[in-house]
Amino acid sequence: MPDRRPTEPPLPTLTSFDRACLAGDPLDAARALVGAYLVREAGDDVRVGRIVEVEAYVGTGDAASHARFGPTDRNRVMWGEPGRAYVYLVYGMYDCLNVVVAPAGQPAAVLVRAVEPIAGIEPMRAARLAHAGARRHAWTDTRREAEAIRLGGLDPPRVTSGPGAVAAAFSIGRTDTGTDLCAPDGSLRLAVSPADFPTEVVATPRVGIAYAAEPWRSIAWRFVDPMSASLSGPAAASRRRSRA
DNA sequence: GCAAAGATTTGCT
DNA sequence: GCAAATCTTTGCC
Repeated sequence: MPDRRPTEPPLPTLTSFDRACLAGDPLDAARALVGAYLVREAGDDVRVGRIVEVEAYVGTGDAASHARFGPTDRNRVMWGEPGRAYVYLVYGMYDCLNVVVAPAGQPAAVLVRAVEPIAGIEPMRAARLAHAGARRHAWTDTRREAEAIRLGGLDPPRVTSGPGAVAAAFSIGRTDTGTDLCAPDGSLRLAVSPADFPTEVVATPRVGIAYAAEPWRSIAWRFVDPMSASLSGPAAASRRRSRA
C-alpha cells in the first residue's frame, strides 16, 4: 500500500504575473502562460498548479471562439482588460477557466486545459469530490464513497488534467468571471517562478472543436509542455496507454 | 417560446 | 470505443 500522503516539496518562490505579458499578441500570451502558475489561496488552503496546457481563442473571426457570436452576457468580459478570468459552463456540467488576453476591445482568451499539482493535492481532490457531488443527480452515500476512492487513487498529475478538472480542483466557477488574475494577493491568481528553467512549448491543433470550419479546426493554437504527465485529451491518453 | 448543441469527463459494453 | 449525465446559450420560429 503506497503512502500517498503529501510529502510535498517546498514551494518555488512565486512572484506576481506581469499583465503586460497578456496585453500583446494572444498567441504570445498563450505561450507565456505555459510554465506559469495558477494559485488558489484561502487561509491555510493553498493550492498551486503549474500550467502545462492552454488553448488560444482569438477574435470574432475564430470559428471556434465564443467571441464569434459577438459580445453577449456570457462572453462580454473577453472584450475587457487582459488578465481577467472568463469562466463558462460546458456540457451542462463543467466550468472552464480562461485568461482574457489582448488589449481591451479585442476579444481573445486563453483556456487553461491542464496544470501539474505543485501544492495542495489533497484539497484539490476534495474540491473535485465536492464538485461531483453538487452536479450529480443520483448521488448516494455509496456513489460518493466510490468517487472518493477513485479520486484518492488517481496519480497527482491526473487530478488536474483537463479543463473541467482544473476548474473543479481549484474551486473555480462562473462567479469567478471578471476576477483580476494579475492581482498580487488575489485568492485566485497567476504567478511565475523566476528561478524556473524556461519551459519547452509545443504547438498542436485545439481539442474538441470539430464543429468549426477550416482553418480554425486545424490551426495549431494549443500550446503544451510536452514533458508533462498532466496533459489532457485523446492524444495524451493514447500515449500514456502505449507507454504502460 | 422551443429545439439543438456544446472549448468534458466518466462508466459501461 | 460509445454514450450518458446535465443545463446554459444560441438560433430560429
